[in-house]
Amino acid sequence: MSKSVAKKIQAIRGMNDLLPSESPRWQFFEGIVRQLMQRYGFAEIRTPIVEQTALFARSIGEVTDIVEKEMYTFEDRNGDSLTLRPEGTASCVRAAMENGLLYNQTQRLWYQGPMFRHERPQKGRYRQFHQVGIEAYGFEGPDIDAEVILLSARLWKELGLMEHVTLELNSLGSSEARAAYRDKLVAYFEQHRDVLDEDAKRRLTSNPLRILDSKNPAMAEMLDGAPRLLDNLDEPSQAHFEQLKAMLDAAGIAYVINPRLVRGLDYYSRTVFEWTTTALGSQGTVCAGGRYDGLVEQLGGKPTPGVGFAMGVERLILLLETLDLIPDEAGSDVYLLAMDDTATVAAITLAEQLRSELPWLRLQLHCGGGSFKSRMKKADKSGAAYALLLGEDEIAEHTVTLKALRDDQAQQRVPQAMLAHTLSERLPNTP
RNA sequence: GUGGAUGUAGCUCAGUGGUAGAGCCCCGGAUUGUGGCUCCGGUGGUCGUGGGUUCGAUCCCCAUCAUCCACCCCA
Repeated sequence: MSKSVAKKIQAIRGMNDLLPSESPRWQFFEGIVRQLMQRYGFAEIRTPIVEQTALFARSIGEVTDIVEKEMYTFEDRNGDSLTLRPEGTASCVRAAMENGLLYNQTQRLWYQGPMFRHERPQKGRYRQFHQVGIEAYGFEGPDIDAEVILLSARLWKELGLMEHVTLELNSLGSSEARAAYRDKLVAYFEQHRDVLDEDAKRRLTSNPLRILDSKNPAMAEMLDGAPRLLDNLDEPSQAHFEQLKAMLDAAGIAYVINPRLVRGLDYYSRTVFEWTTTALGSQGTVCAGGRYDGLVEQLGGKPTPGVGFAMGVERLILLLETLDLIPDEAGSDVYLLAMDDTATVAAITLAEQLRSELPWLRLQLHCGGGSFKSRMKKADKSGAAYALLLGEDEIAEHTVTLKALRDDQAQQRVPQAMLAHTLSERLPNTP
């Protein structure tokens, strides 16, 4: 009998088990989401978790942090470079193109699933995390931008989060206008090179717009004086943005214009937005998205406008937990127990009979033996509203003892033939 | 990737240079067929892991892993 010296195998850093105590929260959230998507006419799409590396490199942008240092990339057995998806949009566009969903038509799609980024884990930031996202293809005007934002707003309302989140809004303009603005911005930064920090200097050539996003207080004053993207929009983007704002105003959705809002992925154009909260510490972005009119073409398709967002499920559930907004539900309606082992067969038979008669019933059958007392304890722990007790006497007279566990109703012997009827009357969630 | 804090029972945490304790949980009993409250008893720890200092380390030192916080990044 030697002690095991094998090294304990642990889960990968930043990748978490979802335990039975937490899964009801996820199911609560996912249920509301699924319903909402249907109500807004979005259809679910599921794509593989692994894609060719080039898909992400080309769509997200070669010089973004995600592509530069956060992707889980590995070689397939045949030498192909594959990557665990770091986000959902690229896969979605690829799948839509590949299956002809973009040919001469519009699409409203949503997806849900795990994403992978090799970042330093922290609360609200994990290496495997989950997103729910939507993507709409083929819509040119700002109405779909509004629709997408309104869908997210309704989700916050239904979850009770509306007072805890803020909508930040910006427009990046067309890619041409952005390029022109970029030159202007670089020129401005060059004049203030002495104020730029290391990171900013590096980005001057790679991604100067991201410098605007910096929280370095030493650069705050200089950034305040920088030319503003919103003042340099092209005419059509300007109009698009104004119309979107008017639509949101009409719908009663409050927003804050944030001229520094740039987003970390290169494919965005025109509308960008973020829903943020102050209740989660430094991981405050709970949902983010925007328009990516050039992406489909960039990936080899016909020019097709797109808008979408992605939200972080872990962060939202964390937020709901923090604010105590998740209703707790009992696991079972009824706990059926044989009083001793001689009654087990009768208990199994009765349980199956009830499950056939009442398909909605959540019935847990006691397994694992033990004293009568311990069986009763298990019944109590199960959270069930009622215990059904089956012993020698009940079997002899074809009854079962029905005992309320959560209130003072007197217990009674019910004929087995009447049991389904009685339970239907007693349990509140009867259809 | 950078800086900092923490790691003792399933959970929340005490504790000491001489190899450990509480509460909760779990199991059993007080109650031959009645849970929850109370009382009694019990199981359970190579003190994150690996080195080092020491007669002796859970405690001191180093490394490593994990979690948390900030930066960074982003969902």
